[in-house]
Amino acid sequence: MRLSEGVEWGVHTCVVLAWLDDRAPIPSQHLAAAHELPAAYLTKQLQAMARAGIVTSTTGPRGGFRLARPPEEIAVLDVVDAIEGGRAELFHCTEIRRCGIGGDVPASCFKAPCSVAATMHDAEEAWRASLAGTTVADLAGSIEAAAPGSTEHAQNWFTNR
Amino acid sequence: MRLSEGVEWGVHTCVVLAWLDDRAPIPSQHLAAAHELPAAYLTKQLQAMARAGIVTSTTGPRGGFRLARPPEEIAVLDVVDAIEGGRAELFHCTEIRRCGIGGDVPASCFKAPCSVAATMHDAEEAWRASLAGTTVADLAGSIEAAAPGSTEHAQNWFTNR
DNA sequence: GCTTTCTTACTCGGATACCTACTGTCCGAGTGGAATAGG
DNA sequence: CCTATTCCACTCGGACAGTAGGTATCCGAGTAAGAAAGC
Repeated sequence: MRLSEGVEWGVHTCVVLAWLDDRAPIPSQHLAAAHELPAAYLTKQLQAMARAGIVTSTTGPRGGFRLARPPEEIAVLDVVDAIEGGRAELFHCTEIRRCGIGGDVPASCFKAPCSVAATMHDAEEAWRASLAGTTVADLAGSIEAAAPGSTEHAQNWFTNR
Repeated sequence: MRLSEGVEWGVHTCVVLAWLDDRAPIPSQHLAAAHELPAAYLTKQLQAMARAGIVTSTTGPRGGFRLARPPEEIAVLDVVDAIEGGRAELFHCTEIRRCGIGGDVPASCFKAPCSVAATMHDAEEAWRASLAGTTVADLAGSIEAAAPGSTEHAQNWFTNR
């Protein structure tokens, strides 16, 4: 079990779009070239993010993708949920506690949610809370801090296209 | 992306084994019947837990599985790691930051770990920490609290086999 | 009655198919811009 | 010179294969219990 590889692509792509700020839309072809990714497949992830309202798409010449809102308002969790399709659910309870040994037990015993599921759910919420605490703007800033000039370098890179 | 269904089976099975305490080994056939699961496939999960040192297996007549150590010392995280095979890794960084746009950037800029990977890693650690904070004994206790008599019921259920 | 041996049935363990979902690719619909022709 | 029209190249969008990992199953190797025979 592993997150889709598209999640990594989606986050990095959002960071690039954040660096480019208010520029004209960037075609998926260029965004893919920026990380040497298969363009057709990256488009699939961009479409998912468009449906989730993270990016907006423009068709026709000079078209492409841009961020739908300021990068400060885009959490990493949003990207994960968008690409994983709906609310990412690590654990799904199938209520096996009611089967077999639990078959002849009064239904009132199952009124409380399954403890196993609750434990997994709590952990999942901790995971989601952590991802919700970092925005695309945070990432763009920390990368710029670790490698000064990244923003300008990215802007130049896309200009020469 | 979802955790393997075997994780749910493994945790519930450990809870049952905790209820039975120090009994003779329980064959996988009976453990599967306890939750109406396919026996052959549950055996696969039990083998994984045996390799991880969570349960011990005994072959031959009157053989089966039992907990390898007290349920207070078995965290839910241990079961997850065992069944997912090795250390469960939700996110795997492929270092795409070095490709394309990052191709002609001095290597010193990549000395610090990738910020995206670090964010995902932090969230993953929060998830693992939460799972590490609950033991099989905790679960067995909370289920008994929600449905008093579960422990004794389980013991009787396995005795009539 | 006790010990030893043999049989036997029962258990795990790894090797083997199947199926879903992620990965990767392609071609068509739609659109905005630019060139062109007419006023 | 300005405007309206036509054409065209460029973009997204959804539909279509390939593949890896999770799901499910089976049969064989090993073992410990129990019966039986010998002492």
